[in-house]
Amino acid sequence: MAEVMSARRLHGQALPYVVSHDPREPCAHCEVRGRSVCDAIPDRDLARLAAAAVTRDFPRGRVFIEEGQPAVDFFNMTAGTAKLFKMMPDGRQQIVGFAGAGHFLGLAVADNYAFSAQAVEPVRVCRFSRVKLQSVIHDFPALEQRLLETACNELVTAQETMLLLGRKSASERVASFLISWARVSGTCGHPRDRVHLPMTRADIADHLGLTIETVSRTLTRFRNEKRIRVNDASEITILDRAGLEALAAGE
Amino acid sequence: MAEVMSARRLHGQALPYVVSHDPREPCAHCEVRGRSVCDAIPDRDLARLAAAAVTRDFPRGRVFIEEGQPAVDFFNMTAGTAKLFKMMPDGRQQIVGFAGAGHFLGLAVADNYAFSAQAVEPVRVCRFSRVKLQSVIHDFPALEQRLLETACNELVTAQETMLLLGRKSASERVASFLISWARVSGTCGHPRDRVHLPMTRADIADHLGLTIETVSRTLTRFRNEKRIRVNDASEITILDRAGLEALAAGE
DNA sequence: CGCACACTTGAACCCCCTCAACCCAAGTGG
DNA sequence: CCACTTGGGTTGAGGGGGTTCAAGTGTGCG
Repeated sequence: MAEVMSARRLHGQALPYVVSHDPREPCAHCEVRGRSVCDAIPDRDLARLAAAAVTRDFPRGRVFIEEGQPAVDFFNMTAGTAKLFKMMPDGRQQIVGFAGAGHFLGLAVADNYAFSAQAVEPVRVCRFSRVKLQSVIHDFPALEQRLLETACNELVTAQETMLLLGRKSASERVASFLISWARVSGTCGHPRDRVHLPMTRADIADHLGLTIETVSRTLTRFRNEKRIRVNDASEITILDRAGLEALAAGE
Repeated sequence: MAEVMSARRLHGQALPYVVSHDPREPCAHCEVRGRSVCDAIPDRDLARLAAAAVTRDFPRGRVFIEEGQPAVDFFNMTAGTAKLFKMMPDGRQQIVGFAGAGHFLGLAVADNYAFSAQAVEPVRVCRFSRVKLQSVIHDFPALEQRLLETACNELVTAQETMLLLGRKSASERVASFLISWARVSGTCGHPRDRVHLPMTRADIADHLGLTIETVSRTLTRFRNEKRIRVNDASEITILDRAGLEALAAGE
């Protein structure tokens, strides 16, 4: 049933992946279902899930969740990368995380979003209305369990980020980021040595509690120390994984 | 059924609160049930919950959860205050949060604890074996829902802490901490102006990503600016709440 | 009393930030 | 085609907020 879809163009960039053309069974052929909370729903009930979902594409730069706004929708990322961030009145920004395909957004169960989300490369999401999804959750306790699991994993990540922001030096932060991003962006969680960085230096800085200049200088130092190779601004190769991991751990 | 228990002494400090003397119904008379996840269990099924729980007391300084150890137990705090922290090989420490009565510990669903917990004042907990509690969860979806809610709230707190650690100045951090601690430690969530600080300056520093000296200097400056009164080392009074709140928000 | 421990205060230092210049690639428009 | 702009990145020089190191001040407790 699934067919190869011609790459849909968004701001000159492609979203090259396979999707179903059958509007009756979008979830059944979803590429990221296996990595997302949706795999808690049994095959025969997928229509129920699909009925609550709408696909949406966002170009690079689009803010699709705004901190403080009423949380009327949940999102499941199916392609691309988004930054999740909080902002202070004077413009200071903290990126609390990057979200890739399979990531569930909107876990904050409160009435308003706790953070904003902006596409750093073209993003595709499944959008669920909150009330509809809650009725699905009600009927499938396994989904709730999966959400709890997800929330706990995010908590662990958040705690590691707090350690990074509170106690690590600039080079330890950048090393931690490279290792961790190589892991999460690698296929199926397997870390790769060639690492694509879709976000800008400013985004990395806003995630690590540093400035653009410090991130740039640190990457340059890593390059001089032969720990990494900088292929171009948005791709690096990890040459000394063990060294970076030790630095990241603070040993 | 409940009687006033003579204050039990732990390392010279009291745990002054009412508990049940009826060993058959500990949960039914639990003081903190209303503020904890346990209120998701209906009255008639409390015996089921009680059967999975054991009460434990820990003196000041006792580490009762160790990061990295197998997560065999969950804990529900019923009295006292604990610090939750991660440590680096060289001893650098980040306190990811403080837990008070009603706080559920062990949410990280992974096989090992993601952080350590240490009593900063005498602590009483309900300890649940993981397998027993999971069977209770299985039978009461409402409990799972409550845990998800809790996890989401902690996630929101964690994101605010990341903003603090990544982007706020020392005085903004201390102001944020005072305001936030006044809120969570106040009865029923109502902030009080007289704030008891059971943790040491070192703990505050390790929570805010600062040093003892900076915390001390900042409190002294707040005192000179008439924003707070320092009653003694472990109690301050907030004199200029609006000013501190504005500073905490970064305005 | 005297020791231990937590906290405070002072002075010097340093890591990272700030400010500024510059590079480079990709538009864009005449 | 070149001139110009724009956005992201790099590099350098100087300054500052917080740390480090050190000394001193309570304060509880044996």
